[in-house]
Amino acid sequence: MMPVNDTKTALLNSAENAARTLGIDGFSYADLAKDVGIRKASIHHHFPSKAILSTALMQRYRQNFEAVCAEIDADFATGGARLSELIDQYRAGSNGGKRLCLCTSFSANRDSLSDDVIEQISLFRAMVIDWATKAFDTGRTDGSIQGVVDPALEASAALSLLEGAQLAARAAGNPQFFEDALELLTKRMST
Amino acid sequence: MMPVNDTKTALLNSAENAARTLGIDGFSYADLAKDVGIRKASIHHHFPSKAILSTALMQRYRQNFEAVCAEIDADFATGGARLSELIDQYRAGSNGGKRLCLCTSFSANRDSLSDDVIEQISLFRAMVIDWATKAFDTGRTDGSIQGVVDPALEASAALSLLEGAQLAARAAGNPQFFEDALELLTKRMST
DNA sequence: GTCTATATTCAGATAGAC
DNA sequence: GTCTATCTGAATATAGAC
Repeated sequence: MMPVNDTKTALLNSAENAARTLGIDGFSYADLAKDVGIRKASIHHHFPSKAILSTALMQRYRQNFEAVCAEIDADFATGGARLSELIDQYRAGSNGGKRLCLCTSFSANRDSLSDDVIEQISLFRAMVIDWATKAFDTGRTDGSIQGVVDPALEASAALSLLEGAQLAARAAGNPQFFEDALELLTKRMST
Repeated sequence: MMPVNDTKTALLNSAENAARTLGIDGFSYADLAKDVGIRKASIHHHFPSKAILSTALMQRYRQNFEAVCAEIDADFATGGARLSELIDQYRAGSNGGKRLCLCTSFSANRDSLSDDVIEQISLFRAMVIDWATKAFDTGRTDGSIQGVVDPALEASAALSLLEGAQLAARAAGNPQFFEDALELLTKRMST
């Protein structure tokens, strides 16, 4: 990753990692300040409240992920290859059982979130399910995914499976839980 | 549910519901005290620390769930019927998108948990996966579940799917997310 | 076993100087 | 934009009377 001399971006990067590792309530402005190297009062200049920070985090995360999905479409032609890339994204995001997808992490602490973040979470899931539905549909047509009957239901199931697998791996601190949960789905894909 | 005149049990019931609805950090001893009708200092007599309370919660939850699984085995003969009952358990536990399985909820806030609770979580997942593996194996033999090749991998995937589906439904406050995610799996079962 | 009272710590947030 | 200093509230936890 590029070195960051933009304080706001540095704060977002630090906060995203903390949120995905510890949860939104698992880090404080004091932690953030120490990590970025400024005083905690200064953070309020960039993000007046933690609710605003959370919304900015989720918004950036969603946009980045949308860009990743578009890039996958550009780089891979078959549905099976695309879905395999999505699984790889979640595998990498899991970081050996130490992190969660930001959407999963936020979903788990729904009570301490503003309505704005809830809305961002819904947009994220809708976006991923929509993208995956198309990938499953493509995979059914080109024969690169076995046994696809209903692409939309496959997409819903795949997203829940990915999120649940990250959660199980993180709880145990063991990436093998992710691999076990994903193996059957992975086996249905060819490139 | 029976009326409770045992303070310790009343505390466990209130805490379990709060933990599954709001997360372990989403409620305080003050909330618990108000709900049960005693002062918060009194709670420390029964559960000296929140870590101890969390461990007791997870232990009781695991034992109860183990008993439920045993009862399912006694009441239903086929693998398909047994798995369908497990899905119903998670559907009911989701409570229309308002709650999570305690294991899922705790997994999401792993950082604020003691090692004892982490251990209990592992035991819970191992127990459910073991039970579901046998159910898938039975379903493969008796023909009540379609397309079973590897019962253990099916069990791992099913648990992650169930937990992820609860999480998605809760994030949106909409039980339909659970139904969408589980529909393909459910369709594979006959009784 | 439950109470009142209090200790301690830490969170998010604000005021105002530089 | 960043700082020091401070406010306010809430959390877990303890001491000791009843």
